[in-house]
Amino acid sequence: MYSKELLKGTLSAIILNLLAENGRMYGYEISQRVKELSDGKILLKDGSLYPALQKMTKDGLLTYKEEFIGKRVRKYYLLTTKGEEQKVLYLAELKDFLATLNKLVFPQLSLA
Amino acid sequence: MYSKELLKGTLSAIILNLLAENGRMYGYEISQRVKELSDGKILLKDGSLYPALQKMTKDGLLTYKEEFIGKRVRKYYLLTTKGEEQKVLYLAELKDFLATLNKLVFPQLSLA
DNA sequence: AACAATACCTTGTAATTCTATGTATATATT
DNA sequence: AATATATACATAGAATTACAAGGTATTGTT
Repeated sequence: MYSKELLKGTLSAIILNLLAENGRMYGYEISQRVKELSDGKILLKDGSLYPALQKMTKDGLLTYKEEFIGKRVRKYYLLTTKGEEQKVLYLAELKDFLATLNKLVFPQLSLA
Repeated sequence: MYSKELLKGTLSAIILNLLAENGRMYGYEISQRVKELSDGKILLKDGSLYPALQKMTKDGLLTYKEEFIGKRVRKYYLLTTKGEEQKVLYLAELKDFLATLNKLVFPQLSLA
């Protein structure tokens, strides 16, 4: 597990990207997928994830549809048009930032 | 300029790395160097930098020596032994995190 | 029946960077 | 000489955001 501060600013980009790739996902599914894709190194807590999904919904980046699985309600989240646009912007910014950071901190690894 | 949250968790790694490479630096010099190395994309505000340097000093990672340049006092910061150890740990964690994040968000760019 | 896993939620906390503001000296420009 | 810009430090409070802790309820496993 990484220092939790490292994740800041990247969580929404991760969510946007997962939803863009998978069409629609529910919260628990997102947390499991992140855990799986990161080999257990990024463990999204539900205390982080659900408020983030709600905020992104409030900001117009996501919508959701509730479906009943037996008696249980699942919220499937998907990107809005605005969310798709933001995804492109966020990922571009993140990519640029990661490149800059690599250059700054690991100059010997960053090939021009 | 990047969304300010992105820098979180990386600032101390940047400072530790710069001091490790340059021996000793003063605050203003650090901010200018970061600006220069990042092509103006990371602009450390002094409201961020000086408190960070103070905290890292309090945590035993840095020490400083004051020198007078004319009438002006400069604080030259340098790594302590503990700071050198932390630098290795922080950079390893950061490198691992960046690799994980790349895999998660830019899978098509991350070659196994 | 008991437990773990699934699936959602809320409140308050902690950590960290930033904004705004302040002080003062040194250098460059007009 | 006066003014503006750059240098160099600092602090207080705001904003953001992931987390911890706690809660509810259903489903699957032993």
